[in-house]
Amino acid sequence: MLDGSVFDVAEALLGCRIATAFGTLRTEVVITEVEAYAGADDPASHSYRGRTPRNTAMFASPGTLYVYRSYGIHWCMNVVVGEEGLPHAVLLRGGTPFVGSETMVDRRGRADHLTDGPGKLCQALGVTGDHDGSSVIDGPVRLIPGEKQGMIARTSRIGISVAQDRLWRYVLEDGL
DNA sequence: ACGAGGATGCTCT
DNA sequence: GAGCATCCTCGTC
Repeated sequence: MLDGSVFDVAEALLGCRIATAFGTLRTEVVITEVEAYAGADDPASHSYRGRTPRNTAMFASPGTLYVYRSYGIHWCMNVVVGEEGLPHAVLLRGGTPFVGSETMVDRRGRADHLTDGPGKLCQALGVTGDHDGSSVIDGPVRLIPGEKQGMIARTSRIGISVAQDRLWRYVLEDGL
């Protein structure tokens, strides 16, 4: 599933879940918002100019987690996609709390806006740079396949200043 | 609901 | 030394 094109995989990840379990604290989120980053073909990608110390995990096998620090403060996570050595990845931007929302409230320090942004998502799930390079198949941060329900909207990606014409953000419109 | 502005520190030029 | 794949708070409407 993770070895397809980054665009197909981005769409397929909607409705799947991300789960963590640290000690007795278990949290799980249904993925509802993602962005595709297409490596050397994508000026907005961290791997556009090739390999660096930071983006090394992007060059590993599909299913590897790429976690980076954003604006000096937050962590953001991607799932590496496509054949090994091709630095394509899907940024997980948001979701819906599914398991352990009390733990998420605790980690976030507030009761609202738990997982509606890439930095918030990582904070709520307890994902940090320690998890960079781990596997979402058998590592501490797991991807659980799921079926999406609802319509998919496509928009340009958030927070970037280049390649705005590419509609590589995918959002699951929830009819709730 | 929405927008402006500041915090913050790593990464690469 | 500039530029961020962001978030929060505090203004307005």
